[in-house]
Amino acid sequence: MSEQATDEALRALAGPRRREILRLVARQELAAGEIAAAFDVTRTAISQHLTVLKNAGLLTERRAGTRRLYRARPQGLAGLRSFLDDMWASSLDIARQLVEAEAGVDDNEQRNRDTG
Amino acid sequence: MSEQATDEALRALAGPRRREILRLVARQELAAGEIAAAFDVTRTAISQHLTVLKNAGLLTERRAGTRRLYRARPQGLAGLRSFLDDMWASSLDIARQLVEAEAGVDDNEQRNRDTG
DNA sequence: TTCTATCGTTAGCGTACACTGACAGATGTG
DNA sequence: CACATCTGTCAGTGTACGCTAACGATAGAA
Repeated sequence: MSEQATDEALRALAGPRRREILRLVARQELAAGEIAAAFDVTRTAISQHLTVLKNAGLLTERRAGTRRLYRARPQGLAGLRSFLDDMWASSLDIARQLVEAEAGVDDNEQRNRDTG
Repeated sequence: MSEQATDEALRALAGPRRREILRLVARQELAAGEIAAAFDVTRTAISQHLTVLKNAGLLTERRAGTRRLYRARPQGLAGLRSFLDDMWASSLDIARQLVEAEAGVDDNEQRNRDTG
């Protein structure tokens, strides 16, 4: 997954409303109007959110007559998962290294006391 | 992890510069000035980014003399991982259900043809 | 204390974002 | 065809965000 795709996906997920939309279509395939009915904002706002989520690869659009059905797209989340996993592993590494470094300092102090 | 914590973490990660900072301190513990030296923006901007990341629980601050050392905080990413995992599992479910539904429709059409 | 180094905070500016209202396109119905 | 339904797009407005410059605070050295 490219860096720009991760950026777009994270920017899309930064909005609480877009996360609620995504949660909604993660379990059911819903039409734009049905999604909009679940919120207190205008249909226009929801439509714009759906566009952002679609461009970020986080959901899929399927046309059925005049209606447009949306559902979450697992592949769009896969890139973010690996992004978080990498960061998580790295930060665990540095945490472990710092603990060992402190233990090493303690050992040196002990040795200094022994040899002093 | 609370909903607000997830919101703050995602908002913090939405900025590309903050992600770069996080990547930097994911492998080494660095001082604020050292982090700022890695970018072309003002030290002030970096300081503000560090505050945002710290409030989001994504990094830890440790004071050593006049310097402040920062490093990534794995626990801050854990909540996001579970958030993504839930969403991922759900969207896989709905995808599978839709495939089965289409197969069911095909079966019905076949049976209709058989019985018609 | 005075000086220096390191760093955070505040005020202000420009831009991007979320939202609304009005309009336009596309698909079924009588 | 005319009409209603479902939906996306455009222009405008208020707010939040990222950045800079100036200032203030803290810790160590002379």
